[in-house]
This record gives sequence, structure tokens and C-alpha cells, in this order.
Amino acid sequence: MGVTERKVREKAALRQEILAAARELFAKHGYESVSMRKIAERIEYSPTTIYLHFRDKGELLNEICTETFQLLSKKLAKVVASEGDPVDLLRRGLRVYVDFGLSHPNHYRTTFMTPHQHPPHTVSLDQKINFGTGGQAFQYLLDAVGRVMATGPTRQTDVMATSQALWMTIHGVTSLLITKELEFPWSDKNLLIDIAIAGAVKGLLR
Amino acid sequence: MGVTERKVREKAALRQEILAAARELFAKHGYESVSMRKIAERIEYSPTTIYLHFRDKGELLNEICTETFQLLSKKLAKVVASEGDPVDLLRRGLRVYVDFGLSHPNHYRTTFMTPHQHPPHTVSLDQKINFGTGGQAFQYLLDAVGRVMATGPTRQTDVMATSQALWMTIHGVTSLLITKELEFPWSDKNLLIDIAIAGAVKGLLR
DNA sequence: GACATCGCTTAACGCTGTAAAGTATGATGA
DNA sequence: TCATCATACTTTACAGCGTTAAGCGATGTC
Repeated sequence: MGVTERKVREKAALRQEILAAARELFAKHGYESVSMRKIAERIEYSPTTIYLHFRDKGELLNEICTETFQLLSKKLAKVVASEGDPVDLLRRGLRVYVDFGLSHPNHYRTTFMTPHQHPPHTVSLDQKINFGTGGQAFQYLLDAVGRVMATGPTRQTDVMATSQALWMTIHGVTSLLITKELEFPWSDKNLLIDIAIAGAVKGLLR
Repeated sequence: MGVTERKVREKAALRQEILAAARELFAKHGYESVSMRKIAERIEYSPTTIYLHFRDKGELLNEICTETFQLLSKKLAKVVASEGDPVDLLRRGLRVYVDFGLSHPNHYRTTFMTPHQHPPHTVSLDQKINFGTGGQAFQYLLDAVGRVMATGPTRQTDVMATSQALWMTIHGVTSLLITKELEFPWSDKNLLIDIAIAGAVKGLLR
């Protein structure tokens, strides 16, 4: 009886179709500018059909953000796997993070710049242990900082706090460039990113 | 004929009443959760009356943000006027900025964390010369960094770029603590702020 | 052939920001 | 003093939003 299997497949296919439409629209126009009705129109279904596959608009977003940040994790994994001294590796990882955010501004904004009051509908262990959506990426940061501290003397010895502070720093770079890209007369972006990263890493060392 | 003057006064009074209501509601519930109807209800006027005093919801917000950041400027002015070596002054100024953001999260969010596509309805000279709403505050940063560079050798000599990078850093601290206050298992906040600021300033010096 | 289930749609609710039209009040010019 | 006009405000309305409830046709089961 392959019928039920076919149906399962078709249902999954529509789910993917919805995700694809939402992904594209969110990325292009930003989360708030995209309505459920517009997503529905794009896939040529009625708006309510989406609710048969996703609890609400937020869940749709969450799914996409998770996807996107698995992509970030992959990029960071590459850096971690590559050669170089720990400090240099850390710097390169931070740079990858910033570049990633700048090339996925809408995803970045929705994941890290808007308060998800009840994010994946379970606030849960998973959230707190894995540090939410960007959790895997943060793990890489923890590792990188740990390795730097193991190599030579640093000003701080608290790996967790230092990693968090570093995250804050690069988040600032990323988010401010995203929101104020056009409104503020920035110096050369690459220079700014370099100064911020170099400064933060330098500040970490003794 | 004091009549027209009385009318002008009354009109200005209502304008202030609207601003007061909006200020309070925005600060308490956040910009997006506050509707024009709710503001109107609070002041016991019809919603459309607000439009006789402000072009739209965004202008209302803008007015309030400007106010708020004049308050920040005052606080920074105090720091600048106080005694201490330039590096310490810079650190203290940055700290004031972060604390200010954390104690006005909704204002901070709307000014620096949401894209104002057409902010005060004139994109204008003023915007570009004064760096927008937080412009005066940024001037203090420029001055502080300039003074540090004048005192001793620094890694960078570009005052503008360095100041911008510093701004990004403390913006990261502020904004991430605002959006992810509850969602992420932060280390001690004060420690984090200190690490980030100390690191950034240290990284600035040679 | 009756019944249930599934996948989807239509219609609706209560909310939003905002524009157009209407109304009352009070000053002004003849 | 009376008509006119401006001002300040309200009522009504529109188009859009996220979301829910009810309905409907096709398919699978007994």
C-alpha cells in the first residue's frame, strides 16, 4: 500500500514548498514585510493551508533561521578544521561570522536582533543547553577561545564570559552595519570590521 | 488679542500630552505593541487627532527618541567634564552608554536596532552631518578617542574609523543584552560589560 | 452504499495604520 | 447682528494583517 507513503511525501513536499517561498520572501523583503497571504499567493494555495503545516508565522521563521544557522555552523567548521595558530583561527572565525551576518541580513536580524518571546514554542532544556539557534556556532567560539587561552596567557581566564563578550563585540559590528548601513556615514566597512575584530582579540591577550 | 496665543498654547499642550502618553507606552510595552488607538484612548481623544499633531506613528517615535538621546548626551557631557586620564574617561563614557541603553531598552531598540527607512521624513544634511539621532553622543566618542590618541601611541591613527569600531563594540554589548536578556544564559552582566569595554579599549592601545 | 478522513478553501473576527468626510465651536467681516 | 469661514476634533471607512471556524469535495474503509 504505497498510497499513504505517497501522501506523506506529498505533504512533505508542500511543506518544503512553503518553506522555500517563505525563505525567499523573508530574505528579500524582511520578516515583517512578508504576510502569510503573500507567501500563500506565491505558492498558489490559500493562506490557511500554511497553518496546516506550521503553527504560526513565528514557527515558519524559526524553521528558516535554524536552517540558515546550520549553514553558518558549516562555514565555521571549515575554519576550525583549517590550519593556523589559535589566535589567527579565532580572528578568522569572527570574520566569517560577520560576513555571514552581512550576507544574510534578514535572517540575522530576525534571529539575533528581534526578541523571540516564545521561540520554538518550547523554551526547554534544548534552548538553554545549546544556547538557542546559533548554539552550535557559539560552541565553536567557546572552543576557539579555550584554545587561545590554553596556548598563552590572557587577561581573562573565564572562557565562557570572554566568549560571550567576544560574541557581543562581533554582534555589534554585524548588527549595526545591517541596520544603519545607509543611514550612517561609515568609514570603509572592511576597515571597521578589521579594527573591531583585531581590537577585540588584542584586548583578550595579556 | 490673546486669543490666538491661547490657542497656540493649547495646541502645544495637547501635543505634549500625546508625547507623554506615547513616551510612557512605548517605554513600557515597546513600539510595535502600542497602537495609535491605545495612545488615543490614554489621552481620551480620537485616534485621528494624533495625526493633526504628528505625520504618522514613526514621527511620534522619532520625537521621543530624540528627546531620550538628548538625555544620553547630558550624561556623557558630565563624564567628559569630569577629571581623569583620557583612557579612563573613554572607558567611563562607554560604560555610561551601555547602562543608558539597558535602562531605556525600548528607546534604544527603536533608535539603533530597527531600520528607520525614512527617519525624520527629511533624510537631509542634518542627518549626514550630525550622524542622526545619537549624533551628539557620537561626537563625544570622537573627542574622547581623539584625546586618547593625542596622549599616547595607539594601534590605529584613524580617529573616525576607530570611534566607529568602538561604537559597534558597545552597541553589540547593549543590544545583545537587550534582545537576548532572558533567552541566553549570560554570565554576570557587569563582568561581561567590563570585559568587552576593557578589551576594546585595551585593543585600541598599542 | 454509508461513513469517516484528509487536504484544502471560504468566510469571518478583531486588530492595525491612516485617509476622507462630517460636525461643532468660536472668531471675523459686513 | 448675522452670514461666513477657519479651526479642532470626531465619525466613518479602507485595505491590510495573523489567525480561527466552518464547510466542501475527493478519497479510503467497512
